[in-house]
Amino acid sequence: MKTGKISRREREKLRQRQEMLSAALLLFSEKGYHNVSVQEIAEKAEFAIGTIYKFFKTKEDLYKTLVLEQCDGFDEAFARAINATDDEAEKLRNYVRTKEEWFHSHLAFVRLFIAESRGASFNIKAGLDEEVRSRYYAFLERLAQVFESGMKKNRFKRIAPPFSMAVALDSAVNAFLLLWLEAPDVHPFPDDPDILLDIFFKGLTEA
Amino acid sequence: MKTGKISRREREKLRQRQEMLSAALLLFSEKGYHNVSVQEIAEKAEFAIGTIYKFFKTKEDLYKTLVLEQCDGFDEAFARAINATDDEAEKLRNYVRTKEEWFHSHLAFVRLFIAESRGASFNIKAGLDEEVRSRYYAFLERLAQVFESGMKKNRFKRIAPPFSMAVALDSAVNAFLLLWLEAPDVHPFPDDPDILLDIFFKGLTEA
Amino acid sequence: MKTGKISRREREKLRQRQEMLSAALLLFSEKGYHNVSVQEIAEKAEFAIGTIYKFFKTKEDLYKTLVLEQCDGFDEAFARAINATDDEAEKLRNYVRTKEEWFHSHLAFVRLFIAESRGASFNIKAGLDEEVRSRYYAFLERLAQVFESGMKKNRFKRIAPPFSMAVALDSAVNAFLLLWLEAPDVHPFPDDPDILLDIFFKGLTEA
Amino acid sequence: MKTGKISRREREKLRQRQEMLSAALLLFSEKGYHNVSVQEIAEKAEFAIGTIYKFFKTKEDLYKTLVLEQCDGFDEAFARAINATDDEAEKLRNYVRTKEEWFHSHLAFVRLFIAESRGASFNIKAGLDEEVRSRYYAFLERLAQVFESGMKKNRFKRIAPPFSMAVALDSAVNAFLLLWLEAPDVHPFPDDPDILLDIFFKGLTEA
DNA sequence: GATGAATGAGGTTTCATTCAT
DNA sequence: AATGAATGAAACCTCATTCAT
Repeated sequence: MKTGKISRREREKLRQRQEMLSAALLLFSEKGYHNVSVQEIAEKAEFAIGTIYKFFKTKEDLYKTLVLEQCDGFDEAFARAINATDDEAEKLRNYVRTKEEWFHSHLAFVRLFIAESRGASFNIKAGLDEEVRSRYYAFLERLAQVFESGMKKNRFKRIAPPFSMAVALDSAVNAFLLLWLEAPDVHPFPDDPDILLDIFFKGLTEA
Repeated sequence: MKTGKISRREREKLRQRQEMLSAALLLFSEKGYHNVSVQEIAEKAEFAIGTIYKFFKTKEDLYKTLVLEQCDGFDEAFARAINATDDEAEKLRNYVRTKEEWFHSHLAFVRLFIAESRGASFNIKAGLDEEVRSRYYAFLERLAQVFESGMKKNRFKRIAPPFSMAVALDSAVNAFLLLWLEAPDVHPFPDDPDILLDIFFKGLTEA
Repeated sequence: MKTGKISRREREKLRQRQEMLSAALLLFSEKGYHNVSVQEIAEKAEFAIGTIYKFFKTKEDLYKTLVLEQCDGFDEAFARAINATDDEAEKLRNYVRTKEEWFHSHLAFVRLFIAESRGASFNIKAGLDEEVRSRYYAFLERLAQVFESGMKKNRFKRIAPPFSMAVALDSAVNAFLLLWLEAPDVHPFPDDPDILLDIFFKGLTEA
Repeated sequence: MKTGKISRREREKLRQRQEMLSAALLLFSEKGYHNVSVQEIAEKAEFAIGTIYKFFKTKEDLYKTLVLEQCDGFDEAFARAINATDDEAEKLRNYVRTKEEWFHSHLAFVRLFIAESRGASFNIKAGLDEEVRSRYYAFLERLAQVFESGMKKNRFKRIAPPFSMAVALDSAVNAFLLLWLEAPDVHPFPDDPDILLDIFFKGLTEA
């Protein structure tokens, strides 16, 4: 059957593509974009250089594809986490748990993502920066809406604008995950998301 | 007088060194480490390439020196902010103000610092990473001590370990400063540090 | 019938071959040998690369075949022009007319031919050069014989060796055709071949 | 003296530049632009690749510089030839002699020039083409003025427009020189320019 | 027989570093 | 002491050709 054949070929293509992206991800996350040569990626992925260039127009294109595909994955996971419940506090707990799980299972990418979303982006030329940044803002907005919704229902106090709360929470979660990433033993990530959320839920001073 | 002559020479040397570092900082912050050539730095600093190499062993050495010197500057400013008062809440306010001022007056460096302290450090080879990271931990520890001290005096509630509070606060401050950096009009940094600190001082849920 | 089948197949083959050569001619004449990839030719001719290589051993082989086939075409047209009459002056007029017509109808090839016959042949590796060059000499000899014959019959003065006359005439005709090719409006090719031939027929100085 | 030093250095630079251009000219004329690598040029000129690129921005830049410098040389020689006398016939003789001498002493370049001025220019990207072509037209115009002037003084018959005469003469001279270039023994270039000019001076048919 | 995915040598160009002046 | 010309390794990318399907 013809469709079968085509499908097999296309599956094979996809597999190859994934192998290239995986090899690249590992290398990029270990050494950084500029310290990895396409030659190296080709060797790790066990393809010839030319084959890499059949799949990706330039080294930059390969990199961008890599980053954006991983972003897609995170966005999906986040959406599932947020939509799994109607309770805002629970949404936030899900978000913390999801982010943690995602970090654990995408360690290699996390370093790249942090670099990208955090201003190290001048490493790569403009295009990606813009795209990743705008995706990150979109993510923050969605997180802010959880706060907004909770405030509207008077489940949360309106101690700061929802967007600010989202920024503060996400940056803190990132920071804790990075600490854990760097020294899992010294800085274990709390099993119970509330331990982290309490920093925001419970006031430091106000009785 | 001999010492005078030597001293003048050394002062002159220091001035040259600073000019090289300044030129490098501007270029690195604009284009990133890998997109700046030593040639370019030499031209901007108005020295010959060879002269640059008299002061710094390699391009990397120049970069590391640059980063660590700026870190020194920040550490000093932070120490002054913390020591200016005995009141822990006021110490935190001073810290926020100082960090903001420092961001504003060291914009060029901030991008590099963020990149370095946030995991983008793989851009440069190992050494610096380690050093900057350990300085950052030292800084976090000092910030944590402010929380610790406040908790001991019962001025702060013990909602989370002091170190965690420091991590959460600093990452949030960084995040807000970055937002401001990227879009000053959309995300102005609050004049009053309390507006930001309230996120931590006042609880979101607990009455 | 077997021969029929084979013949049909062979006709089909020839057609495919022509399509490849046509596509290649267009591309080569537009962009030059080195700026056209076999991939491109295959796409334009709507064949797979492998099929191209079934017909031609290398890219160079394809190119040479292309050039020599077009040369054949010109040689035939030239022979017809020369043999159409016994009058030497008329033979020359026919040659001019034929060359003009051939230029017009083989524009794409003309640029290649000019390049080849004029010393640009180092663009391609040795072999072709030799072949085209010797064909060109053969052509010049045939043209020279027209002069020779005309001189023998005292229809032409013997102002220069017949071969020299042939060289001068053909190079001038080429030059005018090139001028026309580059700027048809500024340098129209004369409708009447005598206008051009007069340069050779009528002396510039001798009363 | 300072100027002396600078002058020496600059002389040295010029010498190096000339060596690069000479090496490139030889290689290009032997193998064609596309069959010569910058590596090869560097080796022949006995410089490192990087040094070549200090003098010329790209391979193409090197090529264009090479061609245009040689054109300058020819233009000067031609101007001298034309201005050396007031007699139009003598001007033409001088032109033929000069062109011959120039061919002999610039053999390597001649092949490139012919290629460039004759339509093989698609080998190199647009820019040079245009420039060389327009210089060639300028040259033809100057040659045409010799005919024009001779016709005005009734030293020449007006058998064709001056520009056409210039085109015919120059292309014929080129053709003869090329013949000589390809096979000096079979096609010696006439010592006396009149032998060639007679083709144009004396009519083939008109008594 | 036809296909086109895969190959990898080889092209151009950059740039950190050295060292003779 | 200061210079900056010279170096050449190594980067990215293309494309003629092969060969398994």
